[in-house]
Amino acid sequence: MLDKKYDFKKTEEKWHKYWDENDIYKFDPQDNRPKYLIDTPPPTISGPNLHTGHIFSYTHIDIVARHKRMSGYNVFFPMGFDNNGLPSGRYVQKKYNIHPDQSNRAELVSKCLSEMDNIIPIYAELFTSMGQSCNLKHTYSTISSPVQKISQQSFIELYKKGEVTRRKSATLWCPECRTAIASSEIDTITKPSVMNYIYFGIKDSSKKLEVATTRPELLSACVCVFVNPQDEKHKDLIGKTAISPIYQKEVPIIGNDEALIDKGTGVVMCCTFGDEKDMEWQKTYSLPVLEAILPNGRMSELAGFLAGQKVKEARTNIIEKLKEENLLFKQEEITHAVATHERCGTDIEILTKPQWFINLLSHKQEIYDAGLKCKWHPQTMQKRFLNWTQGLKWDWCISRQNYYGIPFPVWYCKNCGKEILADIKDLPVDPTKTNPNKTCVCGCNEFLPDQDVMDTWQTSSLTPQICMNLVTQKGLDGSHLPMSLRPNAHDNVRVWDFYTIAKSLLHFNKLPWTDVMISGYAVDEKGEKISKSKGNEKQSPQQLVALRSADVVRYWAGNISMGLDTVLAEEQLTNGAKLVQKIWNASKFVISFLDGTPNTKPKEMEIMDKWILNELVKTNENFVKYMDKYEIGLALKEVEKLFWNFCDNYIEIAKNRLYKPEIYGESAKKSAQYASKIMLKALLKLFSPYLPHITEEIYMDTFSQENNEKSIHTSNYLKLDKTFDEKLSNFGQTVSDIVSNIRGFKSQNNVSLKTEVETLVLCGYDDEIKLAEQDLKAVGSIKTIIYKSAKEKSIEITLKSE
RNA sequence: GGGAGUUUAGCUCAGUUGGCUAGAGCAUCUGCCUUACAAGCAGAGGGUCAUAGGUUCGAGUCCUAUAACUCCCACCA
Repeated sequence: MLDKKYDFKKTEEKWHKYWDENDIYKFDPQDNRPKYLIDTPPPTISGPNLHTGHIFSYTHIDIVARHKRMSGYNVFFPMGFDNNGLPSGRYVQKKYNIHPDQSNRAELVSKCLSEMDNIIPIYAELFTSMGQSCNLKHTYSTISSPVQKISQQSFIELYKKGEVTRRKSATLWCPECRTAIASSEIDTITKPSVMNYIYFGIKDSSKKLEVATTRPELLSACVCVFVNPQDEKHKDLIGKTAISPIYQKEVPIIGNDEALIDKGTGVVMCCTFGDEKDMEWQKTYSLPVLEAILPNGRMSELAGFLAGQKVKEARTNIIEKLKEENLLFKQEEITHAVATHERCGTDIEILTKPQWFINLLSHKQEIYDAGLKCKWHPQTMQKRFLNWTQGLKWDWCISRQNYYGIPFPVWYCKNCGKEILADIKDLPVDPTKTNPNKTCVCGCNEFLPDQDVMDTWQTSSLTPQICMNLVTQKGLDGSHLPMSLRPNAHDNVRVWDFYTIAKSLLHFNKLPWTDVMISGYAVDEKGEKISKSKGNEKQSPQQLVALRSADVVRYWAGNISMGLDTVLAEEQLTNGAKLVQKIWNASKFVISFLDGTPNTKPKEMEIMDKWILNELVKTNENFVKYMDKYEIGLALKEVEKLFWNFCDNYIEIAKNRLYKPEIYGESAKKSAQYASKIMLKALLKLFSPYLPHITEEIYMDTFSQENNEKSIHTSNYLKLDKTFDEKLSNFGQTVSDIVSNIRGFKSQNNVSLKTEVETLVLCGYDDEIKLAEQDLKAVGSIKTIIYKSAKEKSIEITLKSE
């Protein structure tokens, strides 16, 4: 028997312990049911705190996992932690006061690993308290040895395939972090700037050439000037030579359609490299490559008097100098878009340094096609992916000049410079700590280690292999691909999803997964993403769960439209709390009449009992339909609708037969007992992916003995062999409407609902309505029902006079 | 500039391949202690479905245009 009040604290803790001790959610690879494999996103470890966004999206995944488990799948729901990135490195560096330096890489890695012993329990505790059914006993961290091994192996195999190469080419560079970065790490920000109109000279002419530029500090790297061949004002200059101000360098004047006549002065100066357009032009015209900016963000010797100055400083100074020499004739304040590093906000420069690149541009079409083949939920997210893929302009630069991360398993021969790769059997290696166990083909025995580390996505893009390795120990293996599901938020479509698809194609020529589920953000009342840095979180997720219960928070997280942002509102949490309480109360009622319930369907069933079971069939159909589309919120609404219908209409009707078999008959009671039991069982199961604790509590208390089940969560949904009967459904609706009419009448007359109705006259109803006469009389406290034929339906109610 | 999304009741949002009088919860108002539940129950009011056209027997839903807000991409002369 259930207690009068539902104590969520006691109950939730009890089941967490039970689920853990009994390995309820264990994935058994030998189990031969169809597998459902989830490529869970490992949360980034940037400190010991989690935020509400975590529990929001991870609950979506858990709801899907639980649903698939109860639909007969063998569900693989792993968990990992991403600590192979700058945020983790910075956190540990700060905490242990380790100087960021190449030589401290190993120390930092080992501290990061040991720090996981402090942090994983905090994350695990929150996930556990939320009722997450992922495996928290056996997790991975992305900086750990097995993962380093997989990541380095991926690098070596792609190298062997010729898909990764080291080349000195233009690279997006953050002067602040002093590392190369990938285009996905760029934020384009609109900033105020100044357009400077300056004079170039023209060789063998006294005329001046007016050029507009926002980056005068790059003048020393100016390699040519473009004008439009259609430009009446300038076309005659094509083929002549311009002379740059201050530096007095001679550069060719070239005609190019892309130089727009009405933009700026119509004359473009091309430098190496002011922007991506400059890069393109450098390639097209084989222009010389000049380096005006050094990796430390300061000007090079090339810049002459500006050498050693920072870019912005240099800009100010060269403008002064141009003014002094009367070479600057106009300045205009403008706003323009600037590429900045998303992590530090620093303006990006384009430099030429040797870097490792994974080929993407040559595989653009394959990646695009893979994006088409994946099922995206919601569907519209596919366009984001395709849009990004189509606009791709860079190969993937995977080397980072950072001190923390997974090193490249590469040395360079001191003599001939040849790249020497580690043997796969020796992985993971840190080339700064060990030497290759071979000699170079040139006979040289001395090597220089590669000093860089790999981009964190080079590793994260391998999570389908990394998480399966927890079970199979097969390392970089693709035999389980495609997995079933990649869940993540929409910000990761062009990053993590993109790189994972690319990697999976390069290695295995397979899709990494068949379906992608994209969650929105948890946002505050103003619509802003809830995050630590914004400080708009009213309470920690731990506090939220302690205060409102895991089931209630899960209800909030599950009651969504997939892909849309959701406001964290008190009101939604209150609704969840009311639902939980109502489930408890309704269950208490049904369970109190369980004794003597027939095990099999009685031959004679009352029509309203048949009706509610028929409604269940419809709900079940819709539930599955929405779940198949990963619309967990719409599926939940279907269940809720049925549940309230069950409580407000069905129970009110059935309770009379349950309480008073001496009046309504024993078989009418049995019929109600059977129907309400099936309904409760089915509803608990349908609610259980969302509200795993209260449903487990009731189910285990009431139904588990029947089939000797260990948990509602390892049971299957009820199989309903019936098909939906629309006529029966309409009949029930008609009865509900009559009941509603009577209630309304009493309400308007300010009398209690139990007030007796002397006569109820039903005009124009089908004869069939008489089948429900007994239930109608009971629920409405009606003495006599009179049936009249009429063209239109109407109802007359006469209350009993005093 | 390109792409995507959103716009439905005071608020937060559902509304599937076009189909009965456009729904839910909250809020508001009225009534009711009814052998599960007063943190409850019953009932009522509240909408020109952003705007303007169009297709159709029929449009919240499809088409065209416009507006506002949000996101992604591009935009550094």
